[in-house]
Amino acid sequence: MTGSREQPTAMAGHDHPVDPERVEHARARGLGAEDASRLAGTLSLLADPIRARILYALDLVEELCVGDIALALGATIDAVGYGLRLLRTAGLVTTRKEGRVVYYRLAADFPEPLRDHCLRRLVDLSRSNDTEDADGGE
Amino acid sequence: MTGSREQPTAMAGHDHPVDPERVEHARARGLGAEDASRLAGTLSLLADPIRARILYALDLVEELCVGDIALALGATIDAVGYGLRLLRTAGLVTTRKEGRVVYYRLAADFPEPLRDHCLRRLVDLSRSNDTEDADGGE
DNA sequence: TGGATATCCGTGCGATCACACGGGTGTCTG
DNA sequence: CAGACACCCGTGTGATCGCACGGATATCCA
Repeated sequence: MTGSREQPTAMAGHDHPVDPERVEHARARGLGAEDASRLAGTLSLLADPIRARILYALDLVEELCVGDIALALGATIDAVGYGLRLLRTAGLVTTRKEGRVVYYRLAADFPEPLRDHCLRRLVDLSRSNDTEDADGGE
Repeated sequence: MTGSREQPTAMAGHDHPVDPERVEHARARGLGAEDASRLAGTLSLLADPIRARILYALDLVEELCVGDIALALGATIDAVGYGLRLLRTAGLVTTRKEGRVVYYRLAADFPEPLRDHCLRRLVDLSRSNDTEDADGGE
């Protein structure tokens, strides 16, 4: 075995890469496993209907308390509370407590690209996609 | 109007919205549950280390076969095969079969914003984040 | 002070996910 | 034609996720 730095559980047969050049290129410039995990972690926070809607709403109206978010979304307090718990833990939202009410807003250092690209533009993608739907929302 | 077609299991106490104005605004312009689900579905395809790396690699080198992707990523064929299965099912990648080799590439109608914003820019976000680590790479 | 409110926290459970494993198909090679 | 390949597919399993439930805490009101 000599100095094999790769995983044991990894490969299977497949001696020759079919296209060594591209493989090398992809390997060198590709996304590292570590970076990919960080990216995936971040994206999975947006990859949930409730959390996406919470963030979108906060981007829209600046500040909301838990109960109001649940109202605006038509979701249970529990579901919203759970979503906020994760977002808060991840540092994507911050809280301001006023009396017994806790107001949430997007964190000051909320990743701009995330807000701009994912919250705003991708939403359009999802929206234009629908063929019908009669939710005449105002 | 009339919004009382909402769930029974939904709300709890909380009679008055604390900030009726914002709630209304968020409700009216906010992300619909349906759109949010579509968005979440799309994003969750990117929200996985292996799938993100596969897509990133394909964006980089145009075309690769399964075995080569596994090689470039240092992952098992199974893991890559599973990832490709989902991406293919979702229509994000297309295949070209040549002999016994199956080449994958990003679908022609791969959502541009997804490719540009998520694959390219968010990656920078993840990358610039690391403070140390001297993996000269290559 | 007692009770209602707004929210947080820990736990349990059903659903889903990522992936290994075993088996099957079409293709190339000797 | 037999065997090695490159890959696909279905299934089983451990891990994680989303969220309801129950209880705790701090605040406001009477």
